[in-house]
Amino acid sequence: MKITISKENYLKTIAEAEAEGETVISATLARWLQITPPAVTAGLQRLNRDGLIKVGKDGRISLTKPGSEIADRLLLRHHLIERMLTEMFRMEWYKVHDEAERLEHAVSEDFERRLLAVLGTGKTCPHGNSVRADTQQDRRARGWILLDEVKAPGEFRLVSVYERDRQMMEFLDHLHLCPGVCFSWVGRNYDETVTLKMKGLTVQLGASVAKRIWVARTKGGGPQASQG
Amino acid sequence: MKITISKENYLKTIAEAEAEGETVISATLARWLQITPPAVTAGLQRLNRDGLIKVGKDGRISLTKPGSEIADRLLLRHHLIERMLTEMFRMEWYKVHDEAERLEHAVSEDFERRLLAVLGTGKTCPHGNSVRADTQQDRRARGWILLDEVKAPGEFRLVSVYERDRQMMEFLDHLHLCPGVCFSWVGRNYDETVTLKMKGLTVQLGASVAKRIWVARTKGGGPQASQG
DNA sequence: CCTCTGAATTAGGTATAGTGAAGATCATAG
DNA sequence: CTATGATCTTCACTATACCTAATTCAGAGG
Repeated sequence: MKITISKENYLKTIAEAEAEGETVISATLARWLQITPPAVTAGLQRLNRDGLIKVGKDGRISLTKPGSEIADRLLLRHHLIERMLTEMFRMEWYKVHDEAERLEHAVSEDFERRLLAVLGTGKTCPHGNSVRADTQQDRRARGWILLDEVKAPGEFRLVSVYERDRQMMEFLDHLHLCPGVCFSWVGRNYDETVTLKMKGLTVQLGASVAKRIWVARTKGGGPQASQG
Repeated sequence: MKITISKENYLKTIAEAEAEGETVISATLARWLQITPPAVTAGLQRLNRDGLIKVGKDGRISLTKPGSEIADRLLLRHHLIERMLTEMFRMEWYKVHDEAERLEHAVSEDFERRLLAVLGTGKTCPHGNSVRADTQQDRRARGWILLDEVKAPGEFRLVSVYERDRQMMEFLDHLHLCPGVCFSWVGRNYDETVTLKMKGLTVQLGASVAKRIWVARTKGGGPQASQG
């Protein structure tokens, strides 16, 4: 059994899609990995042969214990490299994901331990995620909501951004909307945009982007203000 | 034209073998890359097709300008990653080569610039080489000689070690013979070993290893004491 | 001159990892 | 009950990158 970068990417993507609450079927992976369905069929066959995944008769894909160990290791390395790049090399927050995406496959156990020792486990990655890739549930449990779900005006902090869309991140960065920034939610408009105000700057943000940004209320309303 | 890790390794190895003064022919690459001659033939065909190498009618292989640019970039990245691992993560000197060997293929131009900015160009890598991979000539020009070439007793400093043999490096480390260490050369023995003395410790070192270690005289004799 | 050696290639085979085209399956909307 | 769309697979193909076995070729030594 030989692990390859391609296989590692399948395994990591299965874990990620699962954490995002997606139904993990062949078509999901084709979309996430940007490859054609026949390629996924063949890839899953190899992973299945190697005992890294299970495919239910409903087509649902899940990781076996060995498969999940590889995926977890990759997610950890991804997180650590992102933090190394921002904290030690001052790389812009919206660039580190792509860089980590390649480097994570080349990190040894030894280097991983040293990264962990130097960086610690306390901080989040530059997109707002903790060491273990956060699931939707993890985020809700912290009282975070999607920007698109906000119903009542108030003060918010941008706590996490969907990190797999470079263009979106660059778009947000141009608007000075980077993780950690505080703003006030003004209202929801007819065209499904939301209006945000931040130190003299007012922005209208489309729904497609607002659905991929997690915020935490800092003032005004309770954490329940989002429900309904 | 698509560059791959395999192709990058061919190009880097051509540059390295050249710097070590080897005759770069197909067989050399097979030996250095640890693959079979037919694999090299096929690989060189792909590199030739992509305009990255030239093959003389005598079989000598040389890099074109684009090929040499890729090789130089890899050598620089290799150097920088080795230094990052030792200087920023305190990884043992004999481990960093293998780690860099994988990571170098995943480093972007952007990350490379940041590595350069943080680490600077002054220092050598943990095996004693400067930013541009040193050729045999570069080392001789600095007055360095191979440990095997020493003829007269005196004090020396271990300045550079052949870094592509992990086992040899671990062997040397066990004898406390790491780059930078100082010792006195006592003599050459009948079995072609050399006897070294270093703070209460006396070592006999075989010729195969002594041929791969560069030293600089610190006391006793001139730089010419090596000639003969 | 012939043979042996080292170098290189050719031939044939494998595994990975993708593509496009076409067909099978299946739930559900009309 | 059929038609549509999504899903998945099969088929045929391509490219990379390795392998073994056998062959070719050139130069050196007997």
